[in-house]
Amino acid sequence: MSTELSSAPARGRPRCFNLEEALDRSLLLFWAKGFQNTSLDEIAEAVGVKKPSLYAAFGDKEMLFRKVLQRYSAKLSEPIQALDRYDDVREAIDAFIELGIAGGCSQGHPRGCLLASAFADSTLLPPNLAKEITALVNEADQAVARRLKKAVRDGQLPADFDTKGTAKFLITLMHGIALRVRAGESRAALRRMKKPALRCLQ
Amino acid sequence: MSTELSSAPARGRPRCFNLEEALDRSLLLFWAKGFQNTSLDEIAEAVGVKKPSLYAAFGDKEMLFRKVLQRYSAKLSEPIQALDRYDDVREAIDAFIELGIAGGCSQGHPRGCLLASAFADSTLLPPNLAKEITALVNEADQAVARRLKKAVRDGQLPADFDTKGTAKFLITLMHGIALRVRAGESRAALRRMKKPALRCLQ
DNA sequence: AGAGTTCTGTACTCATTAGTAAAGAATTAG
DNA sequence: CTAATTCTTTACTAATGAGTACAGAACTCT
Repeated sequence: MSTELSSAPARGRPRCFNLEEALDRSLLLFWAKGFQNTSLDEIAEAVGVKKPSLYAAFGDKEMLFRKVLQRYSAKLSEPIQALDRYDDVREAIDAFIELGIAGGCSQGHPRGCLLASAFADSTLLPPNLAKEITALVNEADQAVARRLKKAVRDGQLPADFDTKGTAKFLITLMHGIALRVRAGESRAALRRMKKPALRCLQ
Repeated sequence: MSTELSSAPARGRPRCFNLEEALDRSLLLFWAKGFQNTSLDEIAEAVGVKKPSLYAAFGDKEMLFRKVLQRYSAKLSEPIQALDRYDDVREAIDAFIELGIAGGCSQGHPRGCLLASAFADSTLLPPNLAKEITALVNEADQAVARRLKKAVRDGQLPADFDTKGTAKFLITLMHGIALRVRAGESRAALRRMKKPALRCLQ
């Protein structure tokens, strides 16, 4: 609808900035400071344009954040993708947690998880944003639940295993971990939680 | 230093509001909307005085929030106190989690946990506030660790049990739970996480 | 070249909010 | 009663931030 793909010849004055790049810079700011504490003035400066250009390109602040959230989902999917990279469910969940910790701690972007932070104050955000955030969290729950169900089918977990409850447990734990990552806790300290966490698979 | 205890005869015009009550009302607002999103105008209105009275009584917004945090610690200590109410460590941790969930969901105050929410955006708060919040989180870690150490001494957990790591794991999980509570998840849904969580004790 | 289109920057509006100055009200000490 | 003290209110300041009106710039099409 608005991505650079538009192979249309482009009438009128061409946009002087790249939409994807603008989203990336917005992402870094929203990630670092959250929705409320990031101003469009800041974003405009980071992108190198004036506010009206942003409004023209993205609508309002809420819509911009939405697009940023979508964009973030891609990065976020790394731990989720790892779930399917291992036949053994214990290895899979181990990798899931490990990548979650590592991703939140790595250089080149703010610490923590944009989604977890957004979820933390979703009650303070515009309702539609809150709904979208909740939906993303539910998706994460379900992705983990699917992997656990597969493990039940594979006989790696007992038939009466509570896959939904355990999936929710794991995502919830990751949210808590994301807060600690953001607060500056060391990767080593965070890794110590893996062993107790993994016992949820018996 | 400033509580109502001051049995001094009281010179000058008497304060027309109760400090403790003002802190309680501030607590409810900060709890519901966080530090940044609660304005002193709102608080003043809720307390029934004008802003300068608050400034005179509490200093600035940061100091007020600090006192509110201290006050909140009292309520928060309920799950912590439950830790020592049971001889069996599994019962104790079960009660700890249960009270954490129930406390965050109960009526008469905002959902979730003020401390967990504050911790979530501690990086956005004034540094001294962030330190205080981190300190409170560490205290919680340690309280749980102490209980687990006792369980090791009692022979309820193996000698090589990672009490610190598991304590951190439990508090981290509770933070995640607090976010879900705040977001409106049902008590029943949250309880389903208890079983997987309790497996951390083998 | 001229018309139509689309983007860009300047320069606002309007609302919110942390914090304060200063004058007045209520109380006690002498 | 008077002075000293402490609180309360009115009425600001100064900063910030979301969103917009409008005029001008850059481009395409004919």
